[in-house]
Amino acid sequence: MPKISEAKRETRRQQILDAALRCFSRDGFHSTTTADIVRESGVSQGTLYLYFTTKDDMVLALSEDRHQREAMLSALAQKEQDPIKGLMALIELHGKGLSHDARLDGRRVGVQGWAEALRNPRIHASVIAGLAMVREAIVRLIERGQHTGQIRAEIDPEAVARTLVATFQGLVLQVVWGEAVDLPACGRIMHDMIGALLTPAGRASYN
Amino acid sequence: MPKISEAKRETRRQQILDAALRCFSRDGFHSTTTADIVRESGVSQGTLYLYFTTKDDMVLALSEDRHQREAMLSALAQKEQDPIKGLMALIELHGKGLSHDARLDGRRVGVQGWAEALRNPRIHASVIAGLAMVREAIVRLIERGQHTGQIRAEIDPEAVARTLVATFQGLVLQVVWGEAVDLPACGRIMHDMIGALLTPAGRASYN
DNA sequence: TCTTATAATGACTGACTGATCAGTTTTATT
DNA sequence: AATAAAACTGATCAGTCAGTCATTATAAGA
Repeated sequence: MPKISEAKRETRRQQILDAALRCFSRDGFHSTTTADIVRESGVSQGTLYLYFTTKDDMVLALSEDRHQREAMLSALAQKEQDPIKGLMALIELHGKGLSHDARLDGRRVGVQGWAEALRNPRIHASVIAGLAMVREAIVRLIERGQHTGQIRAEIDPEAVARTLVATFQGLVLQVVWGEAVDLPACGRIMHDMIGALLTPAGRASYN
Repeated sequence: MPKISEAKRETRRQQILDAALRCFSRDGFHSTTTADIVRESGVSQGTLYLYFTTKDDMVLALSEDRHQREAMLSALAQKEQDPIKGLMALIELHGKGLSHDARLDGRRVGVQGWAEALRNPRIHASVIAGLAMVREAIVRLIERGQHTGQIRAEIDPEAVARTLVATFQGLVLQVVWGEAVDLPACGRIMHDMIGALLTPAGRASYN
């Protein structure tokens, strides 16, 4: 039975997804035709639909890939013993990821997805899940910090998490628009700002 | 000559734009057909093109409207004598604007515009101009605060402005996605965080 | 009332698109 | 080498859309 190997199948799938990513990044989701993806990937029109049941599925697959990568960042930050250091690491890692030019295509498609999430329930679910993951990672760090007495007890962890995630998201927007964002400087500001949430003991430990 | 009055013409234009806003908010820019706008506005297919040369022009017009409204917010914040109070007012005003359900349609279309800005130069220019306006308003406030000795001199005003704008943008995203964002709580966090940028003198004056 | 310049209409079109499927090629096994 | 099951192809289709234009309606001045 000439079923191609799982590896071969995965390669084909990636070949299509890579092409789709480039197309979506360049032309946007709606202005990318399946013919474009055919041209860019080198596979035929029909093959597209052997690997994805619809064009939407391709964006969704790209979205999942992205969230998997973000999950790694969050897990990495959790590893840090000191929760404050973990928070700082998260900021650092996100900044690093954003300055990396090679990942810009993915970011651009990500932003397309943010808009698409407004009307496509499956993409909405995917975006919200990714958001929740990062948010919960931050909440855990904050709560740990409150437990150790490094972070002020009256701080609302949920609100901090939402605010920090919002900042990350906004910076992504500005970067993909080609703005000259001084990411290290913004990182320092966020660093300073988080200082405001700490107890005197917490401040002593992280400076 | 039955040239209609300027007022009548403006009314018609708004009638079309209002309909377009509802359609774009509901279905997204690309999935909204001119037929949809015709149905929603009550004018004919042809009339659309007497007021706008292309569908893109309608988004652009909506974008301009939005920025005009945001310019008012920024101007309002500048009026404040104390620059720290001005900053806080800006946060407050943006939070208020976001909680207002009536403006949600506009926000949703705004997010569509953020994605569209990636590939449409005119929308890009419009978005960047709106961004720059708010950013510069914040920079001015920070610089005034540094001048009065309320804000630490070593703070980079540009970086603060970018970071704050980013946070606003991210909160917009989360709100339009229907997330249960506790905006007052987030406002308090931002309030606290800005405290980290102040001199002891500055902190004394704003609490 | 009549004229005329402009506003409004809506049926129409040509270009394009996502998806399909009958036929062809490839590949592992016998 | 023969076989058959699965992978792949690309021409094709049914449907859709932004924008046009010949025609009709309207309003203001003569």
